[in-house]
Amino acid sequence: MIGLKNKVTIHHVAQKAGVSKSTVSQFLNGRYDYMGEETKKRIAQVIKELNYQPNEIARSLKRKTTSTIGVIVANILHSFSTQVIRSIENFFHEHGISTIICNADDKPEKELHYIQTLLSKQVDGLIVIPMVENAKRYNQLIKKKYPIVFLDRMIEQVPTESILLDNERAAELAINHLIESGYRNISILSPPVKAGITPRIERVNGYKKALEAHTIPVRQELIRHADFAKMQETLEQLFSIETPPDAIFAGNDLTLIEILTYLKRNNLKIGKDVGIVTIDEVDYAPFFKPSLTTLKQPTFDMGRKAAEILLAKIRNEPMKGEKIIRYQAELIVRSSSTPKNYKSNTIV
Amino acid sequence: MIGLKNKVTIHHVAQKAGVSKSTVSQFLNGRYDYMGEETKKRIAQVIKELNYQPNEIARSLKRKTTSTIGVIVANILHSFSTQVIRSIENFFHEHGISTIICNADDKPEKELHYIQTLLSKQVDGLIVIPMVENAKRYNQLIKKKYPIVFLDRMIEQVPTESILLDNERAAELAINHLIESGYRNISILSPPVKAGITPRIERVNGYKKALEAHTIPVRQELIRHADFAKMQETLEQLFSIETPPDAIFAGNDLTLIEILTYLKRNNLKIGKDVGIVTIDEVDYAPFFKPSLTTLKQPTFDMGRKAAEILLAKIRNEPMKGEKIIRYQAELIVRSSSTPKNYKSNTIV
DNA sequence: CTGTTAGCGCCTTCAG
DNA sequence: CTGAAGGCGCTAACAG
Repeated sequence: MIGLKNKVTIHHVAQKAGVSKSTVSQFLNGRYDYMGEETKKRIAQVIKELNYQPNEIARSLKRKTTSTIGVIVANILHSFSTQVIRSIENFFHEHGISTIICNADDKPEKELHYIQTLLSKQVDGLIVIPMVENAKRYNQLIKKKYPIVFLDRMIEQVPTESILLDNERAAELAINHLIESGYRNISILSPPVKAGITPRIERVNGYKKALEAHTIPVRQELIRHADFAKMQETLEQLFSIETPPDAIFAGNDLTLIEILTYLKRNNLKIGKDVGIVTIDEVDYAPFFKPSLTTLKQPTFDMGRKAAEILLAKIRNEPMKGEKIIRYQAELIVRSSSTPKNYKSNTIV
Repeated sequence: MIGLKNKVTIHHVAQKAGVSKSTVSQFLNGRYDYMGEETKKRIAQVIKELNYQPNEIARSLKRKTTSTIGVIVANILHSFSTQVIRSIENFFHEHGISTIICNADDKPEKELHYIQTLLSKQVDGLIVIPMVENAKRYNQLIKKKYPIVFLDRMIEQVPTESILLDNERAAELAINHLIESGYRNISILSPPVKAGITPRIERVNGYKKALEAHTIPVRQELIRHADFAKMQETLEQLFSIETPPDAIFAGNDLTLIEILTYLKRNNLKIGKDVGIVTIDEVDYAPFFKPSLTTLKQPTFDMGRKAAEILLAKIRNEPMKGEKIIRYQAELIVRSSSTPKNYKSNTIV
């Protein structure tokens, strides 16, 4: 449709420099093993004069490599996604590889669509926060040795490198901390636990394990999942039960927002009426009042690791080690989980 | 390097369907004006069987259009950037166009580098939050009729479509509101005002205008700019002057974080000791304590508008109307700017 | 209605 | 040390 006119190609450069196209090509690719100093200089000169830029598309067609990778996140609204994206983009940029970001919006069809377009664009590999619904497609690709790495979630039926948080351990950390701070009616709230959303499942497991380890009975009514649209309603219910929670473990940053909104609306004091621990370090955690206890995921490392592995796969390096790689969350204790019945009221 | 083996091309499809490549090509491009029903079906069938997917790279080379655009943001850490990106990606996705996101990290060289790679990748157009340093390069492109639209900032010397906030008016709104709430020593704090960063310059202008309109003297010592690394120090100084501020207008979300951190550290009460209004609606504004008065930018609309204009340019549609398009910010009054000396202490 | 032909811009043997 | 030739996968006239 458009296309810059005056597009200068390797042909023009060759002409003006008085050499053949292939010589220029060799120059461009640093293959001046036996090229004359003179020629080299002349070509460099002409390239500058003409402001010539190789057409990557043509190059890609020939080379069968685009120096571009794709990343598909389930939902870009999560801070986890944005952080991990930044880390990935960073890494690949250092390696001269571009990154195309896609947001599947939690919709399997949209995810599939992105897989297709990215492949048709011949991206060299894919990092994805995957949904089980597309397990079949992933397996096809993997069978063809197409480089893919999963992030944040794994799919049982799809045996590919997956970078995950040690979710169970993370939840245990959080719950143990709350128990030790004197909370006993601890609730866990998160978006729906559909099959295949690893973190949510594992976090509930960790939650149960921690309670059991402290011989605190697991009460189903304290384990809640809801779409964001129904979070307020769910919280309403949660606080209407006979023995309402005295602490909540928030499954992620968006859930936390819902909880904080609810608490404020109902004038419940954080860390006093209800203790809070959340997964995902949100930027306002330190100066919120009271400051928020969080489980910080090593998003930077996780993103980087995913990128490193993908690059290795693209380069066809042998994969050593486990396919499932786990990272530990770090508990950052702040005031929202202050010991219950803490004497002082200096909640900062 | 890699490249799926067994790559099935149009050639295979043609063979298996017993037609020629061009027939398949026509089929793919919906040019079946006179194609036999029979043939059509056969081709469709074979495509499915072979799981054939057109190679967009080859297609692009021929068509001279990649169905991909690039967006370069100055700094992706600003919520403005992420929001606007989402809006842009959304729009183009609806139009079957992919988006490559790049983060220039406030570094002109990095921005230039991205311009080059994106162009070499033959993207069909560019949306950018630009830096003056690259004005020359932008002008070269514009001269060649290459589609570019600017967002958030304009560059005087570069006459291209630019989508901006009405920054002056926005700042006036904020300052007027603070004045009407009884604040008199109003400070404005933002990152450095280097040449060419439109919003910061215009916001200071609006700030001054509002004060003058109320015949409140403009005090230079209340107008502060600093790198984030030096924000705390700057705030320190700001509050050490003879008549320290009783209100601060935060230039953006990251600045706000610095301010809130400082206030908490120094145990200053928001909305009581110091009123706060910030530009950029941060997600915690509503449930922060006290809730935060913000100027909400219509990021969704702005991003979409930029995308629409870019698409029009790509399609070579004539540009009508002004090159500079302004959007109004909306003042959302909450508690952080409660009238001074407000009797009740129910600051919510 | 379908096939032939001729590239898009670049890379890569293989001669010279 | 350099050039000619062929082809990556697809499109687009133009013939049949």
